[in-house]
Amino acid sequence: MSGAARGRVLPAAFYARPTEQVARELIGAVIVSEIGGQQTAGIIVETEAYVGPHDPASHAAERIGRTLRNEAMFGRPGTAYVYRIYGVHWCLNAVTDRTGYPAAVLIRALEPIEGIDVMQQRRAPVGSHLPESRLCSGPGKLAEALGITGAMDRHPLRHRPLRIVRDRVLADLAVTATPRIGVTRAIDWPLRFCMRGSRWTSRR
DNA sequence: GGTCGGATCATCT
DNA sequence: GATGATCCGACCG
Repeated sequence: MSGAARGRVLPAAFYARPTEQVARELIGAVIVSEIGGQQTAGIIVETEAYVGPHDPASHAAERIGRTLRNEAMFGRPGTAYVYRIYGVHWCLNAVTDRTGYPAAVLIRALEPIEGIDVMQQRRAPVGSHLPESRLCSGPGKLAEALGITGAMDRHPLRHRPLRIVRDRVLADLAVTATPRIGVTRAIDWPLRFCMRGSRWTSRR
């Protein structure tokens, strides 16, 4: 691993806590992907918490229950939940809380720090002529840039080829909380977390 | 700067 | 048959 993508791998115990807290503390952590033998990495600058069955915006909301799609949300904390949205894009979540209780953190945006040329190729045709600040500024975009597909569903985020590391904890003041993007229920719950002042988020 | 429609498909009614 | 935890290009101002 090169200099930028340094840090300790976050242990399962990090994820086995209240989802809102995990979402907040993932800001500033680094995702490292070696999918396809190519290393790409980025700093997490935007997340959203989907906190449990009582969260009507969650894929595992009470009215929906346990289904084939959301099965991974019931899995072990620290594993991936990857789903397809609008039949077009993949989105990456980190499963949180306790096994059997459906909750997860959607990774919404990254500041690219490594393998930017690879990201641009994967995001072609638009990727090559895109400002760097828009390369991973959305959940579908970052999944494509890192090479993430449904093959990563249920993958433990502590091992190759996809892991999350962190070398420092951001101060609470460095993180903002706002309503989540794109949801049609619980639209005012402040469960979207961003690195304060970041120019790499999906919205500024 | 903003808004709008199309892509595309698994899941659920 | 309708609905999305989205993205992009077209169009308007």
